[in-house]
Amino acid sequence: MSDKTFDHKECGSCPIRHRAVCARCEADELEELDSIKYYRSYEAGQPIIWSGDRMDFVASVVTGVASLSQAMEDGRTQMVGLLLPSDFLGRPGREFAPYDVVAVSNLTLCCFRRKPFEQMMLHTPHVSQRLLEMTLDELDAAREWMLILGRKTAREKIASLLAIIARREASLELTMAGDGMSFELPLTRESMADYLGLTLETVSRQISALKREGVITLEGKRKVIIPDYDRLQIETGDDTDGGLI
Amino acid sequence: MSDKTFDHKECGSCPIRHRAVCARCEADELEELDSIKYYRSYEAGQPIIWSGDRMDFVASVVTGVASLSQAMEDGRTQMVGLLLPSDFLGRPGREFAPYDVVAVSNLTLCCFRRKPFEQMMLHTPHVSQRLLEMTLDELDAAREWMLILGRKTAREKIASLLAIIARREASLELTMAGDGMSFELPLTRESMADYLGLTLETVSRQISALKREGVITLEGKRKVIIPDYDRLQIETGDDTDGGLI
DNA sequence: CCGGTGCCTTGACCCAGATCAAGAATTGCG
DNA sequence: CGCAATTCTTGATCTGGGTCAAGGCACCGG
Repeated sequence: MSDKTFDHKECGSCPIRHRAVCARCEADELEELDSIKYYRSYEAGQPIIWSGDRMDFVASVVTGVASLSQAMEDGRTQMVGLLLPSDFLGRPGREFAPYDVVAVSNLTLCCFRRKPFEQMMLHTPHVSQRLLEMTLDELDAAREWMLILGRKTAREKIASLLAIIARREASLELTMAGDGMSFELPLTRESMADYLGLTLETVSRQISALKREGVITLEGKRKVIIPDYDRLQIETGDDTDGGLI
Repeated sequence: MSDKTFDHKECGSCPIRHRAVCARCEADELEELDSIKYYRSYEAGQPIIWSGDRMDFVASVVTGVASLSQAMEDGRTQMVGLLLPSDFLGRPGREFAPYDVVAVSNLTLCCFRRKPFEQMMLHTPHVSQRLLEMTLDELDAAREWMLILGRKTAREKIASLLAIIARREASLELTMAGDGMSFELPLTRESMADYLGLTLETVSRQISALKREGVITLEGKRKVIIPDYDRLQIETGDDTDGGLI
């Protein structure tokens, strides 16, 4: 999404300082992390890791979006994770990657060498506590996603995805005016299909339908405007309470 | 599955002592846990918690099977977690349950009062380290499940579920002879359908088809015999490597 | 200016799995 | 023992979304 390079490579000015795995670290702990960290950038569409590759690092997403996905031999693909800024990539103690990781947009990672990071986890509860919290959140997200995959119709799936992205945008940037929030879709039709367990044709048809019926408005192919969030929420099939945040 | 009551209520003789959240605890830590724990039993089919209920405890499954599921207002239901012995129920720091929890078979929980458990986590890294490990494993399982829900055919879904259960049985009890493993299905056709995002009719038909073709054998409706695990594995659509454990 | 390449849309047709419906098998209880 | 109540199986039919195919649109490099 944002192409602006992140060049202030010290934690103090890091945009994800207070949400990432290092959120709870004190100055001395940050210093220790600093000594094992390095940055890497990827362009939109580039692969980061293939399933089965050795992984000698773990990382935080600083800017951009990455996807985790699983592929079957015959080519069927299911996205199983979407990593946004501050999300964590990799698993301490794991040597080989179980998923394909791809940069969906231009991406910057803050990487930590795995071995020293694992060492640090043993004596730095602030890191492992925060990682536990983040992992529990991801598990909740995965479970919400399972309901979408297993039981929702194509239309509900699309509406759910748009609502999820809209909510995240709203919680980060404050693009949200009382009426009408809008955002740039970070995903292609094909990635949305992989996310939702659909084909790209079905994604396209359902987006057209939602547009035709005025649930959303498009500006170009990627910019989405939600004139009435509650209306969209109804289309997701979820409880109507809204449940903000 | 097993109805035998668990009556030796001290950790030393606990059947899940070395796999549960307390696996890494020392004697003194066990003692602390002991002071905040109590057992509860449920009969097969009984609800344990409804989504939205206040939860004043977290727990380990000692014996039996429980399910986590999400329901939509119109009745569609998706199972999002299956808790087996040693699995952990609840989330430290969370006051209200986000899922319905049901005892699938007769069930015994080792419950910990939530507040003191949270306190303990702050100064007992052994507990939080183990919980992190378990949560990461659950996240991996959820992601494997997402591939099943999003991209597999009904037949592949059934084969995958049977393979998952067979593998777990094999890793616990050693019912596995070189040729032919067998187990009692802990789930009804309807629960399997909720697990896999299918209808119970489709589950029944696909099980019949696998039986007709000799991939599995049934003894009654619940006892399943797998004469050739590799054959079953092929039907799952996954890589043929097998990947034991 | 033109052809190429991604990405997206739309139409026509088809099929896996849902839905509707009717029993069969098993269990439990008065 | 008979008669519910569950749970499961099987058949007939319908349909949402997949598949196949044909363009449209925007951007790029030559």
